[in-house]
Amino acid sequence: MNVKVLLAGAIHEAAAGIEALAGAELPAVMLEVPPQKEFGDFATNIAMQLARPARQNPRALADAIAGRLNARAALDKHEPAALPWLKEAKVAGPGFINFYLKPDWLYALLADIAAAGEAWGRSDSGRGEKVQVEFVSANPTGPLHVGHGRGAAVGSALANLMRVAGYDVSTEFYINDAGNQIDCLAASVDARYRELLGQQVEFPEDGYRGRDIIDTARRIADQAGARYLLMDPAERLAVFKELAREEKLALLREDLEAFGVTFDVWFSERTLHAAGAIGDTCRQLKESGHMYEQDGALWLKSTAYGDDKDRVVIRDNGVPTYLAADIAYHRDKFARGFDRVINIWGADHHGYISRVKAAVAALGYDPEHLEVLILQMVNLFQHGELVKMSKRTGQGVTLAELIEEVGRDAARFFFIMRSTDSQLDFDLDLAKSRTNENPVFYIQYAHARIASIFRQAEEAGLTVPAPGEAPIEALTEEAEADLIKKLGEYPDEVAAAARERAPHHIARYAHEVAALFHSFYNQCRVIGAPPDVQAARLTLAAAVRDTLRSALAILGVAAPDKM
RNA sequence: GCGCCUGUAGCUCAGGGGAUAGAGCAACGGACUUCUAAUCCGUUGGUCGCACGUUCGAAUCGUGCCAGGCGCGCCA
Repeated sequence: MNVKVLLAGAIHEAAAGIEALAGAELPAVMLEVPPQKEFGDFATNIAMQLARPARQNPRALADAIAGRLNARAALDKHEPAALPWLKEAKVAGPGFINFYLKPDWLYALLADIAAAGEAWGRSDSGRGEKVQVEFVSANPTGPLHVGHGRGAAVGSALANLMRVAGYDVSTEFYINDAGNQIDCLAASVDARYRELLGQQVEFPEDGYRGRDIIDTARRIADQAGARYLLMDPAERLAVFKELAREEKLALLREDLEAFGVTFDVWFSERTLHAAGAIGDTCRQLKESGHMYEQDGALWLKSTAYGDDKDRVVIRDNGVPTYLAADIAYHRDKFARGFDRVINIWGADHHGYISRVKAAVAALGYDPEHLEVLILQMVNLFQHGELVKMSKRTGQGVTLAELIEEVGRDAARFFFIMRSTDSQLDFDLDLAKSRTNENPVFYIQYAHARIASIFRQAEEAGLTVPAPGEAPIEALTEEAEADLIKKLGEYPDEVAAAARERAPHHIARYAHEVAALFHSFYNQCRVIGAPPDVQAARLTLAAAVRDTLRSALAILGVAAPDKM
């Protein structure tokens, strides 16, 4: 049974029975956990919402609705209309109806949670919607930096979250392995290679000057010596392009895996060019009147769908722009049958949204089905000062360096814990600290404490009751009730966070669960309590452990048994 | 100039039409012969950037202004 659903239904029936509302359309019943405990277990604002259509003041309306519900609560529990779990409905404030439930509902709730185990929180709220989440998609021209780190952490957490909430999620990395940047990579490696072999070279103006390029060139030189100097320069560049692409891609994959991030699909931009998808897409859009030629170039008429200006897709030199490939890519995404496509981009790309949405609309797809989640910028702070450059490389701090510095769990948690709309001030000292000020360790510590309880229970030969067999009525402390209530919110929390594409809610939620657990732990002994209380608390502890594991798994943060 | 994001406690941020605006850190005072003190309990701390409007009700919605970040290529 789900008390919340039953209660919402009963409220709806009660409101529908009010004379002044006869025939009126009732809004969906909003049930929330009130901000303060004195306001009961749940509250609804329905009377305030109905005040206008009913032409009555909200408190009078609330009294009428609460009266009907209290009458049903007073019925013998065998009556069909009885609400046996309801203790009282009270009107408060400007017209809220607060519901106070009998303790039984918490016991039933804990039994549900215990029975679900680590599956607690799963729901079908996403209804199996086929969703693609594309993120990171960094150019394979160098190492990932901290900005990519936020994308990687948030993207993977969002995918995990949506899976738990019942979406059918596929994650994807778009490899920008065509066009200028990759040519530039090849030219940079080429220059470094020739340098290493003693040639006087002019380094390409827009070349990549990172150390990693020299490393790549050195590996080639170590392996092949001067052999490539004999080759035709264009041919050599082509070979270096392949070598560098493979190496950079492997490094990206390695960095991401070390960060707990994997992708279902690695999609190469090149394949779009090779398979003629770009040409096909342009032809299609020209025929449908969404593209036109002017000044020797081919343009997308994106202004027809709200963009500021039309955009070039094929330059006057015949080379497609990045947008051309992106249009073909999005056509491919939707052709693969995704109901919804989510792109996670850095704030520096937000200006690109309107043209891609326009392209999606021009292709005949609903632009609403393309969601672009913008991540604001990341600033690193150390000793209270902004860290601009990496000391080691003189460039932006790489993700690998960050992981080495603060650890994978702290890095992931810190990236995820803020709203994507907010800039992220990443405090390196805080992330590194192994003290109570660090929220990651605080949560992990709660999990480790529970694991420790179970270790000791086992040593003491205590049997942990099977779900459904624990005497959970033995739980009478307020700290226990608070914990059960909080655990009970988890499925809604997951569903809402997924719907809002807001994984930071899960970070916050996990922290709240940990806080209530630590409080409980300091107040209530588990091992050594009277047998039925001990058994019931073991059941509760297991429920907390499983919920924390689930939440941490969404975040991609480890749930250690020992710390 | 235009567009997007942000402005809430000393600091970092939640909350995004409803009740007395929350959390962590910092500051201050307490709790370890007991399952990990990486913990807990308590206290202090707010003109929700400013103004006007919409509403029974605004931190939340609208408009204007101020401040910060990011964009505004036949770059990606």
